[in-house]
Amino acid sequence: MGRAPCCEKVGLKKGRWTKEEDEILARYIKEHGEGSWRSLPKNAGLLRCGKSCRLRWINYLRADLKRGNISEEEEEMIIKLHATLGNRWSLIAGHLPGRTDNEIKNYWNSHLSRRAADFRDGVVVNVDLSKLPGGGKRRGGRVSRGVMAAAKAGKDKKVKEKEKGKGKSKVAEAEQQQQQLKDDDDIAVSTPSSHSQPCATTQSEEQAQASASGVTSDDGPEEDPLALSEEMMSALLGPGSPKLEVGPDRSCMDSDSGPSVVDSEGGPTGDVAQELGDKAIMDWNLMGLDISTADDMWDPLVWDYADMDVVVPGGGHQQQEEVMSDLFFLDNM
DNA sequence: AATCCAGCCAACCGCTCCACT
DNA sequence: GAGTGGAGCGGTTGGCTGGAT
Repeated sequence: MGRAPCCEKVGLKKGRWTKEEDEILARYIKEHGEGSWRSLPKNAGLLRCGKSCRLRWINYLRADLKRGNISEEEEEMIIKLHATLGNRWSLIAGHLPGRTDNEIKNYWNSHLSRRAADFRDGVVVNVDLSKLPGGGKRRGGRVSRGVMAAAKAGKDKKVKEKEKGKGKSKVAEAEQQQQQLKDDDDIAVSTPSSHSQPCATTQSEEQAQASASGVTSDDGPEEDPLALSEEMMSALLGPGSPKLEVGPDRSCMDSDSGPSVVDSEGGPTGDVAQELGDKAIMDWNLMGLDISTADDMWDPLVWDYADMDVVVPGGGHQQQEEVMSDLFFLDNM
């Protein structure tokens, strides 16, 4: 059974907003507040879809929006956040005050993805989360209102405490489930394809989205992906956080133009993980992260390569069991 | 001056999730 | 528990703009 369209399209205006429409919308929201987008156009006297009104307000009319070019600091932040979160633009935007997901998405697509494509010293390590329960299905959607509200209200710490209190995160649990289900070849280690897919985007984006779906699974108390991200972000972006670096032997060349960590069969297999384990030491020190003291926090990010050593700060190696995130090693971005 | 082309960005669209009944 | 509406997310599109030819 198909759903009715979000609004009656007939007679509604599309395309660019006029100054008058902006004024009407801004005035209405100023008087009545945000929300009830579906009924807003009618109440405000706008011949627009509610979704269109919402988008216009969020991306353009909101008072707290930052205008102007993305600064270098913001750009670096976007790069790092994208390396961790993938194409979860709303989450990324949540860490960049005054910037919208749409703006960041556009900026990435127009500026950074191309730079990333030119990048030749990185390597992408992907995990095929599409094979997870529910993996690969998620497109769009949202995190729970409670989560977002908590995040917006700066309640991340509380949520995190809650997480700690109950031990292993739901994400990790989902991954564990997934771990049971998946086969060896679920692990994909890839260089960027020779197509338009740049290093820093890659198929992992889909996977990142799939991973996002795990974050909001519906049993038990909710995890807060944003709160979790805050922890990651503070480690990634906090004072003294180093630039992500790349191992000496890594390559990010197109499959037809240079070395690749994809195996000769052309497909990611368990052998690839073995190969990676042999060739690559993923040095977490490079990210300035103290995994050994933050296992709880890093559950969603730990590795899935049985053969891969993760260098633990302070020396030694740690074998990780799960992978949640694709990793993108950046150099000289 | 005219045309072409690539890049940028605002807006649209389809999908998904959550809350409510 | 199922159905439905509201809302939010990410991917994609299309028009505008500026530079190149």
